[in-house]
Amino acid sequence: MKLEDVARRARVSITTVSRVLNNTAPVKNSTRARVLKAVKELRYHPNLYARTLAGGKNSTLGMVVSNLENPFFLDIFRALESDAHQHGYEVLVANTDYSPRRLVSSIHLMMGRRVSGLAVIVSEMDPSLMRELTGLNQRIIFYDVGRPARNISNIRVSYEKGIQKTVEYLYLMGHRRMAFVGHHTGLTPLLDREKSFIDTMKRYKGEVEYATAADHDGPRGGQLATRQLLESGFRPTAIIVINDFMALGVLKELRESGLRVPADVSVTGYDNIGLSEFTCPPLTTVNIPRVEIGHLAFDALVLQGDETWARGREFRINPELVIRETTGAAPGAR
Amino acid sequence: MKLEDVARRARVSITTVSRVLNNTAPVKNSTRARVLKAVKELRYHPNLYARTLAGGKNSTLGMVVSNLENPFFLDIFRALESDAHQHGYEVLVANTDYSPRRLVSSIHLMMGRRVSGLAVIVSEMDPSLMRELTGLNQRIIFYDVGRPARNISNIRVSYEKGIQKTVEYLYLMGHRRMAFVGHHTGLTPLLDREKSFIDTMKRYKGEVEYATAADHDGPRGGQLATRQLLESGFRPTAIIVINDFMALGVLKELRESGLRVPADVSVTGYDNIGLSEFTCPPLTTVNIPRVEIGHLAFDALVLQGDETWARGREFRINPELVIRETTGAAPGAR
DNA sequence: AGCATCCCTGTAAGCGTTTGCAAGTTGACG
DNA sequence: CGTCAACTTGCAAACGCTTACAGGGATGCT
Repeated sequence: MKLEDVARRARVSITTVSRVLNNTAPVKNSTRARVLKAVKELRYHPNLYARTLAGGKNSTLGMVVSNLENPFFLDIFRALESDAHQHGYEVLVANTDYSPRRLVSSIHLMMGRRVSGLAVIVSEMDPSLMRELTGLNQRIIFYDVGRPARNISNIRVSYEKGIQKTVEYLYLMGHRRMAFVGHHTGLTPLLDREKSFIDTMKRYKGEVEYATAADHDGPRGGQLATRQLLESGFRPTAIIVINDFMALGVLKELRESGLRVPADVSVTGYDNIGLSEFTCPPLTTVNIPRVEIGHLAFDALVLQGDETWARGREFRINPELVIRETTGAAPGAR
Repeated sequence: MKLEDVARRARVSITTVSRVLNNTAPVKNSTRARVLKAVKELRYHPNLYARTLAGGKNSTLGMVVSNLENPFFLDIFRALESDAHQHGYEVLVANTDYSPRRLVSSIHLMMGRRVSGLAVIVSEMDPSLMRELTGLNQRIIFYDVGRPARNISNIRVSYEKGIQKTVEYLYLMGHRRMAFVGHHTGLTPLLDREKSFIDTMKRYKGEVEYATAADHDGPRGGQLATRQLLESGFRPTAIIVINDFMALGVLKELRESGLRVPADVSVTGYDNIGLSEFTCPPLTTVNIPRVEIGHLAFDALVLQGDETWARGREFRINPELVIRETTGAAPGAR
C-alpha cells in the first residue's frame, strides 16, 4: 500500500497525493476530496521511513533511562513526552537496566534513528561512549552523568546536598547510628551517592556510627539490603535510602522485623515519587523536581536556538527535604 | 554522515561497506579492516530509515498501552521486550492515558512505522478503529478489547471470574456490605468490570448491600474514590478495587480515616503487581500473569508461522485469587 | 484576440540503504 | 603459460516519499 496505489485510484499523480496529505501546496477541492476518499478506502498510512528519508526532517526525540520501573524515570519521561507532543514530536524510550552495554546499544540505536535530540537519564556510563558522543552532530542532554560539550548539555542535581540536609536533620533528631541503603555500587554515580553519605558521616566523626548495604534497585532490593543490614548486627536508628523506590522495601522489611517506623527506626528516601505519599507511614524524602527536569530536557533539545545550544550548558537543581512521617526523634533521645 | 562518506574514506564502493556492516557477503579481510576503521573514525551509524526502506524488513514491534504508570502495563511491556530483544526485535511503546483519540493516533503512528507486529493492551476503543484494523495486512494482538479476525488475535482474561472468586471469599468471611472502586467508567471494558461486580452482588440479592465509586486510575484516584464512598455515608466492610494500583490509595484513605485494615474494612485489589506485596498490610489480590501475557503477545506476533496466524486466535487466561493480609473476617462476624 | 497571471498538477531528481547481476582478480592446476 | 573456478568487488536499480521546477488551463486585462 503506497502513495502510488492511492494516486492511481484517485487518478492523480503521487505528488498531488503527497500534497494533500501534507497540506504543503494548494489543491483543488474536488481533487483533494477524491484523494482523501482513496486514502480512506485503501486504509493508506504513509510510510514514516520513506517520509523521513525523503523529507530529511525527523521529529522524534530519544530518551534512554536506567530503569523504567522506577517511577522516577517514568515521571521525567512523561513530562518530556507531554512537551514533545505539544510541539509535534514523538519520544522513543529505551531501557538499560543499569547495564553499560545496553546503554551503548540503546544510544547507537537512537543514533541510527537519527533522533533530533537525545536525553540520556542514566546512572551508568561507558568510558569510550563519552568520547564517541562528544562533538557529534547530535543534540544530547545528560542527567547525572556526562560532561558538557559543544553538543552536550547537562542537568545536575547535587545529590550530596540532599544527603547533607537529611543527615543534619536526623542528627538534630538525636540519631547517632545511621545506615545507607543503595544499589549498583559498581556504577560511579551511584557509588558517589554512597560516598556522599560516608563523607557526611565523617564530619560527625566520633559522634556517629554508620554502615551501608546495597542490592538491586526496587522494593525487593530495598528489602534484601535491609535484611542484610539487620543480620549484620548493626542496629541503626535511621536508614537513609538512595531512592524512594527502594525505600518501599525497606519499610516492609522493618515492619516484618517488628521494628516500628519511626519510633524504633527512622527512614528517608530520595526523589519524592508519587508513591512516597502512599507508603505507611508516608515517607520523608528529598524532592527532585522530575517534571522540571523533563521540561528542561525538552527545552535544551528542541527549543534552544542553535546559537545557544552551540555551547553546552549545565543546569543545576537543588534538592529539598520533604519531611513526612517516617522520621522522628531517635529512640531514647532526650 | 553516510555510507558514501565511509566508502570514500575506505576507498571502496558503498556496496562493500554495506556488506561488511551487514555481514551479508564475503569481504576480504584487509578490506573489511579498512572499512571498519573508517566506520569507527567517522563515528558512522547506518540510517535506520534508509535501511528499513531499502531492505524492506522491519524488526520493530509496537505496543500501545493505556497507562504506563500502572505497573501492570509496564510488566507486560518488559516481558514482551525481553522476548523481542532475544530475537533481534525492538519494541516501541505508546501511551494513551485511556483516551480513544490518543489510541487512534498512536495506532496510526505505529502503522506508519510499519511495525511488524502490534500489541494493543488498552481498555479504550474507537468504534471505527476496529473496522479499519480488521483484515489489514498487519499482525495485531489485542488484550481486553477487540475481536479476532484474520489478522487479529486476542488475549482475554475473565475479569468476572476473578471478581466472583473474590466476592465469594469475602462473603464466606462474613462480609455483607461491599463496595467497588473503579476508574474511567466511560469505557466499556472498565464499565464491564463494575458490572461484573454488580451482577455478582445481585446473586446475593437481599443478603448484601453494595455501592460503587470511581475516579482516575492511580493511587490518588483510589484515595479520592474511597473518600467519596465514605462521605456518601455507606460503610462497607469490604472494598473491592478494580486494580492494585488504585488499591494503594484506597488503603491510604482508610488508614487516614482511622479505619483498620482488615479489622474494620477488608480490601482486595486486582492484577497482583509487584507493589502489592509491599503495601501495609500486604494486599489480597487477583493474579493476572502479566509475564505470560507478554510472552503470548510476542509469540502471536512473531513466532506463529504465517499459516497459524492466518486465522486469529483467542487466548484465555484464568485469574487466581491471592490471599494476603488486607482481608479478614467481617467485623462482628461470628 | 493576445498576453500576462494565477492556480493547479505532473515530472523527475534525490534521500541513504540493500541487493541482483556482472565484471575483475586471484590462484590452482594441467 | 593458459584456463577455469572461486573470490571479491562494483554498478545500478529499487524502496516510498518530498520537493524544486516546469507545464497547462483558466482568468482578467488591454
